[in-house]
Amino acid sequence: MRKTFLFMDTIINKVDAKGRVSLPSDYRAIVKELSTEIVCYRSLTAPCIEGCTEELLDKLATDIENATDFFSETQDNLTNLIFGDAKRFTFDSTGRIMLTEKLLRYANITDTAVFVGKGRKFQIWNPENWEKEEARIRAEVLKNRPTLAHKTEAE
Amino acid sequence: MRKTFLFMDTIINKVDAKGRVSLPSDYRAIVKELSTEIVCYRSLTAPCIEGCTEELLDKLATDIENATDFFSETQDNLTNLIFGDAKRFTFDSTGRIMLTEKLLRYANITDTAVFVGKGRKFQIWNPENWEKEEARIRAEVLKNRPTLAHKTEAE
DNA sequence: CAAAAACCCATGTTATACCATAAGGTATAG
DNA sequence: CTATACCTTATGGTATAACATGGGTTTTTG
Repeated sequence: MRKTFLFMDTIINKVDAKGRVSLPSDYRAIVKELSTEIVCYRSLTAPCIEGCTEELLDKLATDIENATDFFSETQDNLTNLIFGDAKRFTFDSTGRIMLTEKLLRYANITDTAVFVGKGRKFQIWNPENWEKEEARIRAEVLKNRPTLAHKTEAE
Repeated sequence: MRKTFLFMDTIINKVDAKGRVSLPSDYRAIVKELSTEIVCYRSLTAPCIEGCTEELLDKLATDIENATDFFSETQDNLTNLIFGDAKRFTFDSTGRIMLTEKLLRYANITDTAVFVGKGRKFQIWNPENWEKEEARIRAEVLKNRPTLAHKTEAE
């Protein structure tokens, strides 16, 4: 029995004409162990698809309920944006999910997809876009070291 | 057996001459698993129909009882507004519900309806109105990032 | 009796479950 | 140390089931 469940690594898979793509086997193992499902949506901050477990999204729903009022505009806006865009993806017996036109178009993915682990979440990128993005991130981190040590005082 | 039940995704369905519209199959699955019913009412904040499980509405009733006084005007107003408008909708063998004139008119829906998942709730929109609303929300959220991280201190 | 609502059936489309194959990696036996 | 058998994973193709939607019929209701 595992204690930790993290989406990791960078995996390149083919996307067929129907939009089917194999979910990396490590990711599938997590889904199985947690007996949950994969949920994907358009990233709010980058031109890529983002995914996580339904479990995590359920926790988010609860957090939003607790943090904002039932009738608040914030709650309305957030839930519309997040859950309106998210979609459950179950994988078939061979481990594939079928991405939708909307998601593929948004991330500009045609025949190849790059899965990038992000811990509790993961992202799916167009290969060229990911290459550029990774270079950008590395450069930025080198220039301006992140400070995890003082995270409690962080703004 | 699922652990989480979230209304998600954005689905466009036809409304026929009788006012019948297919409830998205994912939504139906939730209703079945929870052995509850769908309840719809006019949104308090937007020109759309809002729906949820009868279960959630029951929880809301409890919340209102706890948050307001039995004889208070607030409780009176809230309960009148919500439960006076809400109505149960059962779906037929093919998964369709029959929306009422009142609801359709309020949301300005004629022949096409857009279901928008909101987690524990969902909304039903006129397609053009939803398109505008989504754009508005995206702009607003991007401009002013929500801060769930510090939710415990949130106003 | 008239209008509406619930029920039933039919159809085209789409997604999903399943099968087969290929490719890569690992362990075991020669 | 190498070759072979086995296992896992990725990928392509296909058949089946599920779904949305249109139309009609019966039952309920006012």
